Amino acid sequence: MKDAEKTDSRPADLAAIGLDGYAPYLMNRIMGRYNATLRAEMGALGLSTAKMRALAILSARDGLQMSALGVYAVVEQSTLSRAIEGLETDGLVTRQTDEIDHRASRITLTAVGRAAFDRLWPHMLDAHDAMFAGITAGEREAFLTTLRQMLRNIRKHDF
Amino acid sequence: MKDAEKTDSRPADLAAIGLDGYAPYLMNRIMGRYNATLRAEMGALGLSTAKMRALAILSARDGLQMSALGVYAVVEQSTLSRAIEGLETDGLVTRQTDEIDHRASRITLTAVGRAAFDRLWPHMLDAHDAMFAGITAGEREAFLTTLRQMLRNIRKHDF
DNA sequence: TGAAGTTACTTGCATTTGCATGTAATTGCC
DNA sequence: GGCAATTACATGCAAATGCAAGTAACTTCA
Repeated sequence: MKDAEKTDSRPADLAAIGLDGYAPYLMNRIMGRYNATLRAEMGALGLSTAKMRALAILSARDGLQMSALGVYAVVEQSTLSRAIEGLETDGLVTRQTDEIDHRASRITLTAVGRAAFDRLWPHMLDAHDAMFAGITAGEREAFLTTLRQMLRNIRKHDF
Repeated sequence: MKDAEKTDSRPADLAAIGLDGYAPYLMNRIMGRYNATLRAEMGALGLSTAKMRALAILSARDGLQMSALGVYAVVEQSTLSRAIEGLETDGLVTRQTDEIDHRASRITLTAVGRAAFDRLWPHMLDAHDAMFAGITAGEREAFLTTLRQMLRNIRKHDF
């Protein structure tokens, strides 16, 4: 067995393991399609990727601060700041200064924002279901377990 | 059991399954960190995400056409066109008109481009290894198998 | 308590990106 | 053969993004 083929040594290059053997390549391709599909569908509603993600995260965890929302949504703070500004202008969220820490603001979905997410969610589910077609419940659970471990490995915050 | 908790019905919203139960959320967070880390390290070398990915794909599959390279690298055609233009200017790749189809060009790594990738690859490996820390060989293989199935599910091309 | 350091967010600015369109080459079809 | 449709890539332009710097509000600690 040649060095390049050993799984316990560092492969010499990408060719040694092949594109399909490199998880980040596969994940980028899958998420690239997922995000591009959603962006195309949401663009018609005037929602950028950052706005879409902010709505989605807030639908599950309302009242977050900008900094935490940025981590969850994987959006740079400056980008998120402008996205939230736009959502506030359009009446989808409200931004209230934190009672205790006056530097921070709490972002909250309005009824309009909630309705916007409710239109968005079926598209997200469709994209999800397309991805996981033909994958058994057991495989899905194992896959999620691995993903959660990976997130714990690479995240820089406690959430 | 409430409807929202059944795994075989469509969850009512993201809150019903939780962020950690929605694979695209986890994948976006993991790849967001992976890509941000590489971008920060490669920015010093004057490489954008698009350029970096083009080099990586070409290192494994040289002589691709722009269109195929764009699919593999998950980069829009127009973005890739400009990225390749820049790489050609810097002498990392060559662009030659296809002998048979004069509309297309074949992109090839130069020795300089190969050397650039060789400096890039250890960073990619480090990011990969950080992600998979503590995950067994068996889990990794199962994870890859699921990813390959997902890619087959969502891709629009035969590759 | 008050100056230095940190944190939360905003803003300026340059780069990157994506969409729409343009141009050239090829293919399909009558 | 020749015209319409398609494909491959380039480019104009506006929107989105990321980095760096700025401002305001805590925190820390001597």
